[in-house]
Amino acid sequence: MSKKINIFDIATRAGVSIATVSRVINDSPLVKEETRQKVLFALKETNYTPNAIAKNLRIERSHTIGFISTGILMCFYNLISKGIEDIARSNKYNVFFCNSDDDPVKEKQYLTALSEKRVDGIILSPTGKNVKLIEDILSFGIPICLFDRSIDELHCDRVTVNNRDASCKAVRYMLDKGYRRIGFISGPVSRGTGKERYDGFVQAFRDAGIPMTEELVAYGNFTLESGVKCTEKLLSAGGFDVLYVANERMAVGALQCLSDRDIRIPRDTGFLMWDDPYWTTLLKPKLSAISQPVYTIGTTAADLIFKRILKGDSYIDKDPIRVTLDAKLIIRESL
Amino acid sequence: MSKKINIFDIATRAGVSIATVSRVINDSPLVKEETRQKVLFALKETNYTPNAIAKNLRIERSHTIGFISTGILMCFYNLISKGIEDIARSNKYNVFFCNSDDDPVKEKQYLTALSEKRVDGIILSPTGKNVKLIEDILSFGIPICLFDRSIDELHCDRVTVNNRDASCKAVRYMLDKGYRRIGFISGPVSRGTGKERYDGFVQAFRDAGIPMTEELVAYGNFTLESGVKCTEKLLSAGGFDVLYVANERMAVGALQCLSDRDIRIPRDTGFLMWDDPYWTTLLKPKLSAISQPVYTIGTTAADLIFKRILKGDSYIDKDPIRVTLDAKLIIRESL
DNA sequence: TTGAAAGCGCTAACAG
DNA sequence: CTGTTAGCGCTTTCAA
Repeated sequence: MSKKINIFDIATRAGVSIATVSRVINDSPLVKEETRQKVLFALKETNYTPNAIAKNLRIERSHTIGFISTGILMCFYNLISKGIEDIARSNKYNVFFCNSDDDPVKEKQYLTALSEKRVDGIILSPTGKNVKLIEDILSFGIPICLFDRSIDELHCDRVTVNNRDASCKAVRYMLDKGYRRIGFISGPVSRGTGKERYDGFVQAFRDAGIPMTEELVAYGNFTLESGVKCTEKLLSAGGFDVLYVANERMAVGALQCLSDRDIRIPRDTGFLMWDDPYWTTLLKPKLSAISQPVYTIGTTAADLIFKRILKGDSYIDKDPIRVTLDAKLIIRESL
Repeated sequence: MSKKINIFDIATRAGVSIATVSRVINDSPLVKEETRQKVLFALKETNYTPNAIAKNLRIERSHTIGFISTGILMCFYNLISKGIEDIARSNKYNVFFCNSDDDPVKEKQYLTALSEKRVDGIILSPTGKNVKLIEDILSFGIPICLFDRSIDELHCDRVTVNNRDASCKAVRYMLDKGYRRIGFISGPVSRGTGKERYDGFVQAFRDAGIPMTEELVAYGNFTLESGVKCTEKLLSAGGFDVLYVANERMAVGALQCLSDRDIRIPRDTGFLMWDDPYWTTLLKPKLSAISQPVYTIGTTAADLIFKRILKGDSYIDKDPIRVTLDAKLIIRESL
């Protein structure tokens, strides 16, 4: 590999100073056209590639943001990523995509790496731990925008979905339809989206004045495996006439389980799931689902981050902005 | 935001030189334990965050690689990404995930940005254009590993799948089963995976000594929409007794189209698709598919890149390594 | 309109 | 074992 060309080499070739080369590269207007041409020529001739690392060190800005999701495998994150990527691109930013796998240790490693790399902002779906570290990063001057899940004590931007409300409406819909044995595969209810969706479930029963059967709720952890297990549990607990699942991964597990036992939808049970991956309409019957505005979640989070980044330090202490988006119930054929 | 703490501040606090601080941070063995403790103390006290940008500038290595895929939306890329991320993490690297959308203009922008940011390597699914630029980057000293698609004239590592062979075997299987009107939704055949899968298709007929019907192949461009269109075309061209689709996106389109017209699998037609997203087993019947070792593609590409990165410049000129992985036919119920 | 020079924060000889 | 110092490649006053 040949010695890399730098701004000094260009300056020498063009017979100007490095300051002038820098000006040309950065489209400064205060360069005589003639001089500019000389520099441009030297630039082409050598196909010089500016060193962004040096530049970033100097201007103290990396033109990079970080994105930490809790699981790269979920379709759910694909469109969020795309939203973020699109907004970043339009701002001439690159993004570090990281995946914590919902593991606080990995999350910590990535948060640390990202702040050492001096990203200009971080979009994060938090595991719920590392709160102190996140606060440190914030006070270090790096804006953070939470999405999907949120952490109450954290004083930062966030974009979430009205989980509780959407869940409540969905359950009410089922109740209105006459379903009574609603089997619910819930996420963990200690906090976060799992809790909110659960709360909505409970609320709907309360609103309707119908007693809720505790045996009809099974608590999973949002993984495919737990979807299978919970379905089995509900089945052996007397079954249900509709199955309501709190996220996509568990829904896949549930669907597999039902299929293995030849329990048909909608003949033997209704079905409703959170998240609406593109394959829901490929199944027969087409699956009803609670659809989150995934692409918008991504673009919104990115917009919030760029608002902070572009406004500079003066904006850092501004109050957090909290955006709540609507998830909506899409009725197809499974219910 | 408070003034950032740097290595100099730590040195002052600990009453040592910046060189010593640097040594402690980098776990150099030649520091007296007592001194190390003093520095460590100052480090904790301030929660200092090393500036990786400055470090990278100095050591001329960014501990970052770039990944450019041609479409973030495909399930196909999810596991590839995961493979890359896993390997990168184990090497303490971060990765810029970029998405060209198969657009040469975006690809060019990203390639340029990545080389300016001095990534230590790039994993790329090429659009096929920008060959000159890719060569420049290579000769600039940044290793590149192509995956999925390859470009013959490029002298660099690549990991691909035996598209032609797998396609040929799959078609032979169908022929052996007695299918004769095999409708084929092909990708573009000018080059790349599209061409290879098409070639395999042709070959199988030739091997079997069975004449191939040109009206039974429709040429799409790997998008969902083209999957729909091609299916319609084949249907109006007299139909087929099995439908063979060259990638996932087009398969989704085809499936939607068949479903809309109430053409059932396998009652009315057989079905075989390239790629094996996790939902294939959720459908009834379970879909037969040609499965690519996606996770392995990711880890292999990343391993190749890290081999070059870690061996340093001396390795740069070594001959390209070309890995070909097997895609395998998985027979389920649709065929 | 241009150039000289001072760093950005860090690492790595080199000298002690 | 520790400190001094010279850069890495770039931007940005400040002067000319």
